Order: sequence, then C-alpha cells, then structure tokens
Amino acid sequence: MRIVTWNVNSVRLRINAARRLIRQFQPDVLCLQETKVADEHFPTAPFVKLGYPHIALAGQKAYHGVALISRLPLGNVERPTWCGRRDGRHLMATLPGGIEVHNFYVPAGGDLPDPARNDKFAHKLDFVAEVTDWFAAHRTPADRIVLVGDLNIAPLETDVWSHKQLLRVVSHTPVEVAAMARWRASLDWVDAVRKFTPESEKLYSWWSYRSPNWAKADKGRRLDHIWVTPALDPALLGAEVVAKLRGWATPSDHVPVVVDLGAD
DNA sequence: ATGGCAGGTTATACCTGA
Repeated sequence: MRIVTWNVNSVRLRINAARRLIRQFQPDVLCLQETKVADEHFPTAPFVKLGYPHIALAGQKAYHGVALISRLPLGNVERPTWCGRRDGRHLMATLPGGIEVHNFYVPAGGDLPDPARNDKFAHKLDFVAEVTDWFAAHRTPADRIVLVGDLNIAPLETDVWSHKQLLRVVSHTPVEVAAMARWRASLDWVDAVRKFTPESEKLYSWWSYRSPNWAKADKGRRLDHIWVTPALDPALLGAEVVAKLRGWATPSDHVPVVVDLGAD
C-alpha cells in the first residue's frame, strides 16, 4: 500500500505533473492539498482515466482545498470542519482493510507569530489544538491510522535551512513546534519520514518560489508530513520526500512525500 | 533586514501563500 501526499498548489495548473507523478510512483492513494478549485470544477477525468475512480473532495474556489484520489474504494468519507470554518482543510476516509486516512491542510498562519495581533496565526494554533483534542478524544494508538498533509510546521532544527534564522518565522516558531508536539503526543504518532531519514539529516519538502536558485540555495523547510499510529508502525516499509519534483517544469513549491505500508 | 515569485480572482491590483 503506497500513499502519496502533495501540496499541488492548484490542481488544474498541475494536472500534467500529477499524471507524471502517478505514472512514476503508482500510489494507491494520492492526497492533495491546495487544490484551489470548487468541487464542481475539479478535474476528475484525468484521474479516473489513470485508474483512480474513487475521489473525495473538500474544495472551494481559489483557496485551500484537499482531495483524496484512490484506486481503492473510500469508505466513511468525512469532511470535518474546524474552528467553525468549512474551508477545505481536512478529509478522512477508511480504506479496504480498515486503515483510516486523514488528509490535512493546516492554516499557514500569516506573517506575524503573535496570536493576539495576527488572526491567521491564532487560527493556525486553534486549528491544531482542536484537531489534537479530537484525536485524543475519539481515537487510540491501537487504531490503524495514517495522517498526511501540509501541516505547515517544520518541527526539527534539521527541518529548516537555518534554525536560528527561522525561530521567529511562522512555520518554525517555538509555540507552533510545541503545538505540533502536542498533536504528535495525542496518539503517540510515529513520524514515518523521520523513521527512515535520521533526525541529524537536513530534510525539506518546500522551497519558496522567491528563491531563484532553489537547489543551490537550498533554503527549504519540511512542512509536509506523514504520521502513522503505533499500530501501523510495524507495517512501515519506507517513506521519503521526493525532492526532484521541485525541478520539474512549472513546479509546485511543495514536493510529494511517499509512504509504503506492508501487509498487516 | 529586505525582497524576491506564483496562483487566483468577476483581475489588470490585491489577497494568500509560508
């Protein structure tokens, strides 16, 4: 079972890259974020043609939006709302065999890392806190769950190009990292990617469009994550960030993250 | 410390991204 997560930054603009990604990586489930399209305009046909007839959407016009695109039937599809907003940030579904998949697009949080003066940052912290409490209340570490998405937080010092220079930059501030640690602790989630890439190694999944030479400058951040519950830890076969997609023509600023789960 | 780019919108300026 292979699950791929990707902040596509407009699914319509990236449809050819999505086709290429699918052909190369053959995911069973593709989880997209920032689709930026209302559900009635989502380009489902290319995915159906490639063998992915099971599609769940939580989109809206222009902003945010997540999608589950699957070879396998999706059961119990839900589109939860957080912070009272139906803004296309979360889809959940159950795969055949019982694994539950969650696809998240966490609010970016704006510029100023002060919830008292920046509503977007307050929203980000509230969103993570609500989701954390939900998992703690409604699921257990014995449940078989995969959580993926653009979580918009780089937790480790090696998840950013410069820990010191990003301490006050939204995505790597101590308050966000602490919020993410609480989320991780809610079900004792395993960071699947860091299971296979040591924490001592720099690892990024996002490079700003504003850096003209992203590969050489390499000022990235690891904002895209795949977590599994302890029940699925023994099934983890591998996980990796596919950095090469940042070098494709008209790329997203995020690259996909892949996880492989064995029979369980 | 700043600015740099990309995508979308009843656009040609402004919001969002992070």
